[in-house]
Parts: sequence; C-alpha cells; structure tokens
Amino acid sequence: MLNQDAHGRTEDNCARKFESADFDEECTALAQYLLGKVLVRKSSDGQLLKGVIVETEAYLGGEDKASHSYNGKITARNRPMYEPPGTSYVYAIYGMYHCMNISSRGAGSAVLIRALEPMENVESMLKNRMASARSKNKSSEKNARIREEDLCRGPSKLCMSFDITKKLNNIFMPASAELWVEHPVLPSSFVIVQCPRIGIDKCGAEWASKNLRFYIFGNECVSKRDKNCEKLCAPSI
DNA sequence: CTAAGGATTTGCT
DNA sequence: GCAAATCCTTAGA
Repeated sequence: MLNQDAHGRTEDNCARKFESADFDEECTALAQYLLGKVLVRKSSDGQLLKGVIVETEAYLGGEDKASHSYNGKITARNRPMYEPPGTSYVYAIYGMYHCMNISSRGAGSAVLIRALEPMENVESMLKNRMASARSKNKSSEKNARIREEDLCRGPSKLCMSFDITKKLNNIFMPASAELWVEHPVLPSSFVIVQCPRIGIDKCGAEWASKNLRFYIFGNECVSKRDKNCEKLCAPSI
C-alpha cells in the first residue's frame, strides 16, 4: 500500500483500502468481516460510488453442494473462485442479471455480496438502475422513484446500481483502480444475524440449511430478514 | 404482507 | 436443451 499514515489512512480518501492480507481469511470469517466495510466502484465518469456491505453469503467450495465449485469442479465460469483471496467473481444469472463475489482463503471458496447501504453518489446509482431497467424493458415509471434503501437491496440490484458486469470479473481488487473494498472512516458496532442462504433449496437440505448467510441486524437495506434467526442472534432486542 | 409466473442469457450436460 | 446464488409485476389475504 502506498501513501498511508500511521493509522493506515490514505491521503485522498482517509480510508484504508483492503489489501491481500485483509481478504486472506477463511470464507465464513471473511463473510462476517466484510459486514460494515465499504465497497467502492469507480464509474466511467470518474465518480466513486460507495456503499456499506450489509449482507453476505459464504460459498465454501469442496463439500458445499450449493457452491459453483462443489466437489472441486473448475470451469471457465468459476475459475476466479480459485484465484487468490480478493479476486472478484462476477457471473450472469437468470439471463439478465449479475452476482458479485469475492474469493477468500481456500480453493474454490468465495463470499457473495448480497446487499449494500448506499453511501456516496447515490444519484449515479439511481441513474445506473434506471438505465438497466430500460435495457430490460422494465417499467421506468416506477423505477424513477426507487427508494434509496432499495437501490442495492439484493445481489443483482447492487450490480445494476454499481454498474458491475462481467467486465469486472476476475479482478484482483487490492490492485484495482475500478473496484475495491475499504475500511470505514468511522467504524460502527452492530449485531450479526446468521441464517440459511437464499435461493439454494435444490442442493439438498443439509447444505441449504447451514447458517452461511450473514447480515447486519436492523439494517433497512438487507434483502430478506429471517425473524426466527434474529430471535437467536439478537434475543435482547 | 406472501405467492406465483414471466423475462431471458449463459454455462454446462 | 435445461436449470439457474434474481427481479418485477400482479393478484389476493
């Protein structure tokens, strides 16, 4: 890292950027560590889009039947999951959407970013969402009034708002000037809810039921609450 | 609030 | 060919 002061802050944005060592954690640990951190996307016009990561999922590879890298399978698509920790894995899903992951320690493991709380340059995110809706022939009338907390409330929504496409696949984020993660300038404390992952029922009950989804309790930008797990994780609230 | 069905590209069998 | 780590719309409780 260049140009950091004693507190790890860089000159221009006063926030420490994630380097290789920050990403080099076991998958479930990284999924939780990323909560409260800031995803940054430098848009084509030079603006910095920023959002706080509020919801993640761990995909372990190997035994994890829900993972694209189940059983150590390597394909053209999932190869970034085997790249060094901090490598982006962006793939297309359901024909029209994208999901973004970050590889972690361990072969074939990665963290899915499921939701962000918009932080800086929200207007640009809204513009990206509307442009994306138009290209998909969605009703632009209603999309013109998307609530701020709904902009990045889901894995594909955040990709639309941040203009994350396959161009940003397989990028080593510690060395990227387009897409990276940084520490918040003012860290906050929060309760983490652990619960089963979303949309993976067909892989079998054993892996579908594991608590590999993590989110910040009470945050309005989380895509789907699990109230049963909230009782266990935040009983006093 | 929950539920169901359609949109539509991509990767893999 | 088929199923997919989703989203949006509409219908109904």
